[in-house]
Amino acid sequence: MNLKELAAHLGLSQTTVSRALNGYPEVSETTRQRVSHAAEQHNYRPNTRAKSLATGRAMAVGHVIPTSTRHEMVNPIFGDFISGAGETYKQHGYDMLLSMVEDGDQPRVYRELKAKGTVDGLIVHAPETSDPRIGLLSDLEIPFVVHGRASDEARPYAWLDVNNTSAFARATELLLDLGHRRIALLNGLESMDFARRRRAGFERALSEAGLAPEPALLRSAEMTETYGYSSAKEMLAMDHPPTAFLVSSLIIALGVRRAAEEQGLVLGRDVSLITHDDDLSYLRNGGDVPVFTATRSSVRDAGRLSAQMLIDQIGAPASALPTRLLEAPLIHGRSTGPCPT
Amino acid sequence: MNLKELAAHLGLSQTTVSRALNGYPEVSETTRQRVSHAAEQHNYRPNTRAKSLATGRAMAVGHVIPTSTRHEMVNPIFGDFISGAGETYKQHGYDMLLSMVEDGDQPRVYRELKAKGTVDGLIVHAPETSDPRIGLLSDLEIPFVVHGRASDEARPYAWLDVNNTSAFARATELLLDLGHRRIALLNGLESMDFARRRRAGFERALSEAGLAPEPALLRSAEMTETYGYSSAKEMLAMDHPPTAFLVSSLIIALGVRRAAEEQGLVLGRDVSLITHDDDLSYLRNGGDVPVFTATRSSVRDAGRLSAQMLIDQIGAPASALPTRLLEAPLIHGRSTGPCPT
DNA sequence: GTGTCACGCCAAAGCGCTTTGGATGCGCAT
DNA sequence: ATGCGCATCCAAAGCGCTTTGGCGTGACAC
Repeated sequence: MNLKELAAHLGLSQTTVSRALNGYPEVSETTRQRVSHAAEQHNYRPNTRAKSLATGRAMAVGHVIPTSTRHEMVNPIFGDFISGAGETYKQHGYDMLLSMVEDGDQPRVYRELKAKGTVDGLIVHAPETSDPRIGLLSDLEIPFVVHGRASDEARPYAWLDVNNTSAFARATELLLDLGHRRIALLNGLESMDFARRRRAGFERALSEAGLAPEPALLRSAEMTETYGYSSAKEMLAMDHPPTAFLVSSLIIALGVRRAAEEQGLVLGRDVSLITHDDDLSYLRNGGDVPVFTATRSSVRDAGRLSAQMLIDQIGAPASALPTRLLEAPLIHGRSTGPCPT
Repeated sequence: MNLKELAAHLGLSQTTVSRALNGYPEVSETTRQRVSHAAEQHNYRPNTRAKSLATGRAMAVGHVIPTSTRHEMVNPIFGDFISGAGETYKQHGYDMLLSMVEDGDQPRVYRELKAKGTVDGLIVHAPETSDPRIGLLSDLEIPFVVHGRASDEARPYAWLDVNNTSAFARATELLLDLGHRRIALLNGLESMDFARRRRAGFERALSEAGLAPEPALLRSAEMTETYGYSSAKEMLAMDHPPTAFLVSSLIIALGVRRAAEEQGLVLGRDVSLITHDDDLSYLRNGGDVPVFTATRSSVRDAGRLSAQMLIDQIGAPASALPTRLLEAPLIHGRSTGPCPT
């Protein structure tokens, strides 16, 4: 059933039917009723492609997922972010388009999305400290929101980020307050902007306490369980092992816990651990009582909010570029305790 | 730059330009060269919406992600599956559309996708044993491929699945061969078809060995680390604790390992563990030497293949409904060993 | 009665592409 | 010269929708 048929069926013009369904005032209330009732009955939905061709709006937003060949890992965060964003899109009638793109292809793909007109806007995932995508998208004049930031980008752009610096500073301060002095940082890849910022927060808190970070206790890698395990194992075997760990993801934390328990160390007593917790639906940090002390920020919420920002921007392209900094509160769990003497 | 402009620029008709770019024979080789060169230079891409309006093909496939409110977990498998599917789509020029849909809304959403014509086909995720979506989609006559199966569905449909039954039977047999008699099964939610089949495989192997499953050693729940931990902890505290665990996901396995190590038990010596391993990119089962003995099947490959099946089917709708059963080989890791006496 | 206006509706153009059904011109055989 | 066929190209219709501009009608004021 398409508009033409529906109109014919009702003995009305396409114009009137279209207007009736889209809430224009030039149509009497009685006909509107009649039309929407018939539409309902025949399960009529305007064809999306025809509609967007006519209106010039795709009613779709794109998510470009980088799948670099060097670290061909799908960001575990991704599912939850998407799920949050999807909720928002649904409310506003937007579709969500996904493209898996290899790093080198990024410019080409963005240009294509623009030229083909498949999307009205984009979400940029996993920005690096210096990320060429942002400049490119600005040039292309297509609305976009970055999940995270790119510190080296000079031009303004829309972003939503967690305050990684302050979160990790606060976490570090807690450990310092508990008397810890040898604190290890197991960070994500430091080409990623968020990792850079977390390290900055960590170092700031240390230096404010008059301490310097110790290179042997700093690591940066893809955030896997094995990474957490082997790093912690090695560090705990050092002459002066760290008494506390600050790590960038719950998955790393699982590895650290394993290494600790393997040595018979009890978390929160013999060794302390704070992790960042993205509040992933399939990797909960315990139930009511969190297992790990953590800086927590729901990535699902981030998805919801980013999507909203993007939709707002698509609606009012001229308006100022929105930015949003979410705080990640420190959640006290059972993995932290005073430094053993 | 659109077709009209490009044609004007070249002093040709839209027809000729369109034909030149789409490889039709009615155009001389010289003009074809000229056209494609100009298209390249002006970075021309046909507008997707206009194209699909004209051709009637959306060049997009939809993935409908169920987000039931009862278990509002985003399937951790999802990212990798999508990433595999995305590769295939890219090769064939298809876009990938995602919809997060609450369970109750499923029928409505499918009807809408059909009526709005946004997609040419669908992938159905996470089928339950009795899943109404399949019948609905068959009725709607829209091509689709199910990732998994729905045992109760009588009508034929296209699917790709892992041979869960045989995988779990073989895993059980290995444990039996190693002398284990008290084997616990920590399964996923048994409304899910895959979980049902795994249990069937487990029970088949037991009964072939003349054993009956012991209810106290069977559990079924959302597959989280905590679930694995607490279940294992409780079971290991029993009078006659299990000597081996068979679990449905690596995440559960992590929990079991924690419970075991907490009790000072060494995996592969004091207690054995086999897990199903979806080979997720962010949750690797060790490196070259797998940590856990596992039935392994790459969910990313499953995505790749499902997508291919769907595209084939969209291309030849009349052809027989394809089905594909992937075997999940048993990978020997360090988590299994002879039953301690 | 006539003019004015708001109201409710419609015909037709247009979005950017594909595709049908010719048109045109040229070489070649007749 | 004439006719035919082939190779190239084009005009125009159509995909399903929105939107512009306009058209008839009845109410109301004068």
